[in-house]
Amino acid sequence: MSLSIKEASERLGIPPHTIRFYERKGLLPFLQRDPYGNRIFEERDMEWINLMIWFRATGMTVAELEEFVELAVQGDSTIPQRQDLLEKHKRKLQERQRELDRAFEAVNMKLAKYAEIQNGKRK
Amino acid sequence: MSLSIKEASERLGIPPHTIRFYERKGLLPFLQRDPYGNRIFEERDMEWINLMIWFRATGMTVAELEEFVELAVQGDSTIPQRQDLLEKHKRKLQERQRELDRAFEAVNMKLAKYAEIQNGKRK
DNA sequence: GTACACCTTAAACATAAGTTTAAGGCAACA
DNA sequence: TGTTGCCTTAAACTTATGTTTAAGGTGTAC
Repeated sequence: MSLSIKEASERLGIPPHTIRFYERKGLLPFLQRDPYGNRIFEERDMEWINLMIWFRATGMTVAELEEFVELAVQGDSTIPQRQDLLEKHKRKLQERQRELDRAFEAVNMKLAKYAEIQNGKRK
Repeated sequence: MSLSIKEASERLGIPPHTIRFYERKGLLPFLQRDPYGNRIFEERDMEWINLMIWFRATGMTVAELEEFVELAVQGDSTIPQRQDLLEKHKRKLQERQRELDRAFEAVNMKLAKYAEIQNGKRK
């Protein structure tokens, strides 16, 4: 039960060209071709691509994902390194969270200032 | 007590070209020039640019800032619109926060899966 | 046998927010 | 007079993540 790129793209929710782009970037090293050169998508490919999409959604860059993929193709022995990568990514997410908190504070301060001006006017 | 672009850039912590870039984008509508065409930075300009930098740091795009500036040059009467802009921005920050939370969950799940594999191996 | 839908690749384009380069002007200093 | 150092503008370049376009191949349906 293998899919064409179009069917795969529909099931994954991303355009065919994005799949090709990911392949060119080295994120999809398992993709096979049929005798005409067309890509064939098996179930395990679909799961892999979904994982890539999922990681992208967490803010991992394509370059970081490529590192990850390179480790993954070497088998389970590289799981510790992959854990490291994920931990590093997690720390980056934490930093983003702190930045976001500071941004909230800044916006709220400015809003408070505006509210003050508006109150002053109403006096 | 007015500053050159270099002095201003040093005090603001951003390169001169970024200041020029912001001016071209319409973020600095008050900048005056000396007889040679050189930009002059007064204290109130410095405060204004700092506000722009501050807003950028909260994730506002330059385009959004331009909207904001256009309102600001029209005076205090546009404060309600500026409040709206900030509220809209705040909602965007909230959305980013939710995304970040989901990203954390995803990364933690993957890490848990790895831990499981490693434990299985140790048995 | 000829449209049609689908596939391929390579390359150009898009967007954001700068950064870097190129070409030239003015002023002070030795 | 010439060398710095700073200033100006315009335009090209950078990075990331795709998207769009161009040019061409293949199989199926009529």
